Amino acid sequence: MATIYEVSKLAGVSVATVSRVINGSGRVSEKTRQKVLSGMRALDYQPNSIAQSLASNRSNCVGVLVSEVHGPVFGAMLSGIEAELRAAGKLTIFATGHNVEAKEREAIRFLVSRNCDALIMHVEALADAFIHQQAHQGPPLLIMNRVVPGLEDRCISLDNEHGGYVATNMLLEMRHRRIAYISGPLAWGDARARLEGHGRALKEHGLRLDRRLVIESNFHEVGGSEAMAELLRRDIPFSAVVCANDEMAAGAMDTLRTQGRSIPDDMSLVGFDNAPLSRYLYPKLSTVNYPITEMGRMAAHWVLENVYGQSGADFQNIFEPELVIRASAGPGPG
Amino acid sequence: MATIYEVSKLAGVSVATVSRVINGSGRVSEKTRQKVLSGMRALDYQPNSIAQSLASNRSNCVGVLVSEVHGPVFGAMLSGIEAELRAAGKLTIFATGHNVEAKEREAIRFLVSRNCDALIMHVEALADAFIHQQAHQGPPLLIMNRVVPGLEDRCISLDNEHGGYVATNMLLEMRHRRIAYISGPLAWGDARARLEGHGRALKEHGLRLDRRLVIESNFHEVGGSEAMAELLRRDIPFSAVVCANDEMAAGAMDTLRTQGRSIPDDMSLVGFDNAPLSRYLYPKLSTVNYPITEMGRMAAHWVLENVYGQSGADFQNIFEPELVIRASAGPGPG
DNA sequence: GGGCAGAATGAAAGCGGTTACATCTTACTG
DNA sequence: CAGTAAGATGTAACCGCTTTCATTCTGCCC
Repeated sequence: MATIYEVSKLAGVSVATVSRVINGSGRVSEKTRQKVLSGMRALDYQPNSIAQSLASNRSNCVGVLVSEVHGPVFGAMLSGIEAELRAAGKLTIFATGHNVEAKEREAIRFLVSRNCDALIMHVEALADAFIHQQAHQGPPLLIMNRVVPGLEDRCISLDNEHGGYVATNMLLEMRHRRIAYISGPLAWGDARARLEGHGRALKEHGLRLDRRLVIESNFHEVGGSEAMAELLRRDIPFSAVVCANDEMAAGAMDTLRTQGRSIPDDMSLVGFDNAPLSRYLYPKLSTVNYPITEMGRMAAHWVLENVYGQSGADFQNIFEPELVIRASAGPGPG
Repeated sequence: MATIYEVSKLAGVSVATVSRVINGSGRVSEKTRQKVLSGMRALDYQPNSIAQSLASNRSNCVGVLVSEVHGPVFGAMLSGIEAELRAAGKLTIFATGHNVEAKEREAIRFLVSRNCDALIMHVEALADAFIHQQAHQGPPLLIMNRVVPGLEDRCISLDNEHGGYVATNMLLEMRHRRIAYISGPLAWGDARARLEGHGRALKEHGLRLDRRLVIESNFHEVGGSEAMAELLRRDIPFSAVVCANDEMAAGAMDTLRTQGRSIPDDMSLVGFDNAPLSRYLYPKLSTVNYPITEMGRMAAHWVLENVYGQSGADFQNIFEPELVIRASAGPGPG
């Protein structure tokens, strides 16, 4: 690999000048610029990004911390982030935290040790306090899918409350009156907000949330399946169920089918996230879209603008979920 | 951030000695080792990985080139790779090529320009010739899901032929005799091999491949859906279909349902890949497992062993697919 | 033509490590 | 106890680039 030194020799200028044309910094006369450029071409010169990083104290890479790489949400988010960053010549590095606090901390250490210029994280296990600390001592931080008090302007999240609202509202408008709810872990803000939206929709329609029709589950398929079984066991009438994510809806659907209930005739079902699987279920799942790819793009934009000084579009903190109507929900018995 | 220099001063030794204890290289007396270690602890010293890379000419990162980050295959592969590499303190960087030759080339350039110590690629669009060239001039290369002649020992792939064989064989053993096949693009080696396996299974059962029951599609859901429609339109009797991947099977299933055929009573269906979606379809899809996560792990192992000199387990080039029996295939009419 | 401002360029000091080589200690050996 | 080889440590060059500051070059004005 050719070095800047060889280019400078070939072009008959100093390395400083070559550096200037590489970075477009400082002033270089057009004539020397051309000499340097042709020298670079002749040697197929490619700046050594490591050396650039060391000298400029900027790694041109941003770290992304996720729970898992696979799975519907994280892959899509990474995808959005990478697309934007790479278009700007920046590198995306990532690490997985598996939703375990110790691992998430270690992953942050790892990413920071690689000198990333910014950090985007989608984590559940870390406490707000730790995030605050990290925000004050490490590289600029962006938090996905979570609102950390005091760092609101660094959080990109979905209006989960509204999402819960529209899901339930749709069922209500279909004349369902007794609507069950399978929730995610209420320790997590997004799960709580979705449930609150559900409650608000009921209230606006003059109904009260029946605690016996709400089950706190775990966002997983098996959890949804068990929750559904438990709901049926309770023997309280209901004609529709809102699931706080699509995976649980898949589980719930399975249980319903096993018990011989037909969807949507006997029971309407709504999910949340609009994960790929929602299209594969039968009947296809009505759900609430979670624009995670766009949110990833937005995170990348923020970084490009605030860390790398590129001017960008307006920053949007909160994204609005939208209803995706498919076949799993039908008119209620009302 | 503390530097190695500060540590050396605090410990009363030279930077060389500090470097030695960091890397476990050279010989350092236990006494000074302890002095240095405690100095590092006192300053919360973290070596600057960029400086290390520049000085040692080793970036401790490996590049992964995929078509997309999301999607069942790539996410799972990345996941396997990252898990192994990170356990060894190595960084995984990636870029997407979107299955477009120019973009894949550019992505390679990008990854190589970040000085990665090895490159793992899962690409379709690049020609064998280019891969050969890259293998000879760039960092060590590993190729996933593809056998490049002359580079067989650098290719990690599935025994697709055998996969096609077992899928069809299962249907034959269920007494199906007329079996259709929806293939992926035959320009791709894996699609070809799967079809060959299908043919061999038929042959071994004394049957001939009926060309009219084979459709070349595109590995996508819509393609599978259209292919199924076309098969039905041809009005040639058949009681089962093998799809060269699960996505096409999902599409095919959709078409069958639309046309009022019941699965598996009227028609048996087998997919390929064991993608997450196969579990969500109804009825659940019988398919052939593609152990892509393990294959990613194996790739990481190879790199750890051959690039970073760590001793590892045996290298396995070819992985054997296994049948995953679920509900979408039943006894044939025979 | 001398003087001068501003533009263009170069010299050299880092950035924070690694490592070849030189030097100084030890611990044995005979 | 001198001689010596292995072990421990330090010195300094170097990795390939950025950037400050000094220097040189231009063109312009009086």
